[in-house]
Formats: sequence, C-alpha cells, structure tokens
Amino acid sequence: MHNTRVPAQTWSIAELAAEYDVTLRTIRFYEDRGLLTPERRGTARVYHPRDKVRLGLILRGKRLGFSLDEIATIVDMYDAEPGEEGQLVYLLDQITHRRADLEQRRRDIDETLRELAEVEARCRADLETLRPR
Amino acid sequence: MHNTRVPAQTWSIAELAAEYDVTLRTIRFYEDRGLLTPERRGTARVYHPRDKVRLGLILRGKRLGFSLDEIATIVDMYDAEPGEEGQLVYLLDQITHRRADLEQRRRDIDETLRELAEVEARCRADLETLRPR
DNA sequence: TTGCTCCTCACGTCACGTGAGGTGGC
DNA sequence: TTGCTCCTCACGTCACGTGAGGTGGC
Repeated sequence: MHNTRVPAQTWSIAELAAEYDVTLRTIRFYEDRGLLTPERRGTARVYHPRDKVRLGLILRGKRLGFSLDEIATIVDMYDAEPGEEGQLVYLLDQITHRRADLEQRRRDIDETLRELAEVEARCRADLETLRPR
Repeated sequence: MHNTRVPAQTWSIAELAAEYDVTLRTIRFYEDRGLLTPERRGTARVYHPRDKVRLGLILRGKRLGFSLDEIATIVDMYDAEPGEEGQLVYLLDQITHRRADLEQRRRDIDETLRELAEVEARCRADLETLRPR
C-alpha cells in the first residue's frame, strides 16, 4: 500500500497575502510582533496550516477592533493545551470578559448602523428636493 | 425694550472635551488638520456653536470609521449648503461602503461568539473530568 | 503667592506603507 | 543573462498620547 498520509500543504508569503488580501509587509509585521513563526527555507518563509489558521484568527481579531497585543493573548489561548484546573478557570474568566466586550462592540455597531441609516435618509431626502418627482 | 438677541453661547476647549469625552490634544489636533477654526481670545481658544456642531460631526465620522481626510470632505459638504447632487451621491456611496464594512464586522463578532461558546463548553467538560461529580 | 487652566513644542506609539538595495533559484 | 519572487533595513504616515516647560487671569 502507498502511504496514506497526505503531505501537509504549505504556502508562500505571497500566496497567503493573496488569499487574505493583505500585503507582504503586514504578514512580516505580525511575525516581527511574535504572532507568526513560519518555517524558513534559506531566507524564504514557508507557512504551514497552523500558521495559516493563526493568520486568519489575527485578521478576524483586527476586524473585531482588537489591538495586536490583545490578539496575541487570544490567539495563544486558542492554540494552548487543555491545561490544568487553574489554567482552565483563568481561561473561562477571560472568555467571560471577552464575551462582554464583544457584546458591547455589537451594540456599538448596531447604533452606528442606525446612524448611517439616518444620514442616508436625510441624504436621499435632499436629493429629492434637488430632483423633484 | 431690552435686546431680544440671545448672546450666542461659547465653550472652552475643556468644556467641549468633557462634553464629547475626548482629550484636549484631540481637539487641538483637529484644528491643526484644519477641521476646526475656533476664535482666539489672546492665546486661548473660544468655541462657537458652529465649532461645536462640527466637532460632533467629526466624532460621528470617526465612529463610522472614516479617516480625518474623508471626514474633512464630508463635514465641509454638510457645512456648505444642502450641497449639489454630485456631493450627495458621493456621500451615499461612502455610506454604502461603510455599511458593508460594519455588517462584515458584525458577522465576525457573531462567529467569534459562537466559537467562544464552543471553547467554553470544552473548558467546562475538561473541568468535569478533573473534578468528577 | 498659589492654583487652575490654558498654551506650544516635540518626541513616542501603533500598525503598517513605501521605497532602496540586494539575494536565490527556475 | 533576464525575470520573478523573496529578503532586510529604515524612514514615512496617521491619529493621536504624553510629558516638558511656560503664560494668564481669577
């Protein structure tokens, strides 16, 4: 029988940049901040599935408005081991905080969407007065 | 008869900062960028109703995620008359982009909340295995 | 005189953008 | 040899934060 293990896929920095629509500089910057640790082949960076998943998490964290420092904490939490009781309790506590934070952000977004709708309505009304009928 | 004209109210920089919950530095920075042009009494800044309204518009623009350059364009549009058709269409276009962005962020938040719930469940399950019964 | 509030530099920070100048392997 | 992709500095940018050091009027 042939080997059933699928060789784990890897990506170049340009491939990841294209897939997530960010610049090479951005990806290198995250590495500089310790958020990514790709393999090196010579001087070139080689990204494994784990790196790709982490980049996805980082970018979502950014869309959620977290700083890179906060994102580092969160991503490492995702990555970490099951851990002992103290660690689990700590993690549950962090989750509680994080949830409250996210729920506040969602409220902010909803309010902003309402404000946008208002501005848009005024805009359309003004357009009507300029283009009667 | 006494003069019926109400003397227009003015504000100090600290009063505006307190009312809108921003720092003095922020307000001075907006002036440096040409977004505000308060009166000067000696070296001190005196803000008139028009300045206050503009500051409110600037901060809403920020909440909506616009850059100060974009905000300058928009606020000057608001200030300059109802505006002509091209300006209104431009603003509506900006609003459309901004709304798509916010809706994406809300989807991200919802997804993260779901994942958080999963991590929490695994966490509680792990705790159970450590503290049976 | 002491506080308080205001002021103007001006350097620091965060998250990258943007060249400059150079290397490696198909 | 030529292209292409990758690399490492390193300065620039945006929206302020954060002192340092000083002025003005109640």
